Amino acid sequence: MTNVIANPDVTRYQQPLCSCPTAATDPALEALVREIIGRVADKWTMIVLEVLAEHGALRFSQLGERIAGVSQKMLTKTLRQMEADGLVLRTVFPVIPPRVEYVLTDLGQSLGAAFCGVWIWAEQNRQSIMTARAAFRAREAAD
Amino acid sequence: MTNVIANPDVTRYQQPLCSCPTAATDPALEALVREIIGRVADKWTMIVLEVLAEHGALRFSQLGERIAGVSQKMLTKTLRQMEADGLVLRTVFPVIPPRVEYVLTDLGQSLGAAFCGVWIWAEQNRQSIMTARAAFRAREAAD
DNA sequence: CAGTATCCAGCTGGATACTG
DNA sequence: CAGTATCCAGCTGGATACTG
Repeated sequence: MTNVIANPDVTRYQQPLCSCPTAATDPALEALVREIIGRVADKWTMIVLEVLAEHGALRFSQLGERIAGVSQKMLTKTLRQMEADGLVLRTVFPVIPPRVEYVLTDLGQSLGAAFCGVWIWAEQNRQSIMTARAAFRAREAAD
Repeated sequence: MTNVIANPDVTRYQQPLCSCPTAATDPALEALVREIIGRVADKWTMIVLEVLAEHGALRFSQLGERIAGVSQKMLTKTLRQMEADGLVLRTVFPVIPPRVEYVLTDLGQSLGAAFCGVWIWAEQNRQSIMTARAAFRAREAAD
């Protein structure tokens, strides 16, 4: 636990998070946007987005091979939800054995582009985060 | 369940997700970045980021008031993790009753800016998602 | 091959009570 | 005020077995 002794002069005021005109004004929209982000920012969704953006159309099993650690159940679930949200197109080929392909829709590709900023941020600030974590652990250890 | 009859001509190939040079090349870095995004894309973290970006320094209870639905436990947990990752500065004033203030660090502010793209995407494509969901439910109902 | 179905261990997070 | 501690219901997601 940190016990920083205070500097009472801290009265910084920041700018709004970003130029999203309606965000702050309409709480209903805000809630909806949060919900969308919550669903879409999910671990596997992000990775599927990434893999499909890189490889174009892929079969179910090809996706499974490229996404280390995903279970069949979670891959199915993630793809189904992405399909429902209009992020991927699921194409069933009527052959035996079955062949199912997944591609990003335009919407899915645009989401990938939108996440780009977060990706770049994580990459660029990785070191700062590691340093901050080490400092926090040190403070904790010192009580 | 969808049973789209296939068009075998679908052989689209996309561009890489974004201009993140190292992302695709270094799997270790990729895993790390994913982990960071996973932690940071969490529901409450995003909202705290937003509220602090808008209001500057806030006390624990003020944050609680502005974040509808958050429990004391989750607010504490989220703030502690954000502090550990270097996203917020926690300042304890040595007075009775205690007074604790939270401000975004520069790192926290930059993350807010990075998430801006996702926020704008969600806002702009809200309607497309709703439409896609309705269409999916209709396909499901039709079997 | 591309799933579905079932079981279940473990994490998540709310509710409640308590405290320096 | 700003937490911590405890309990516990419910969701999450892995493992395994099965199927058109």
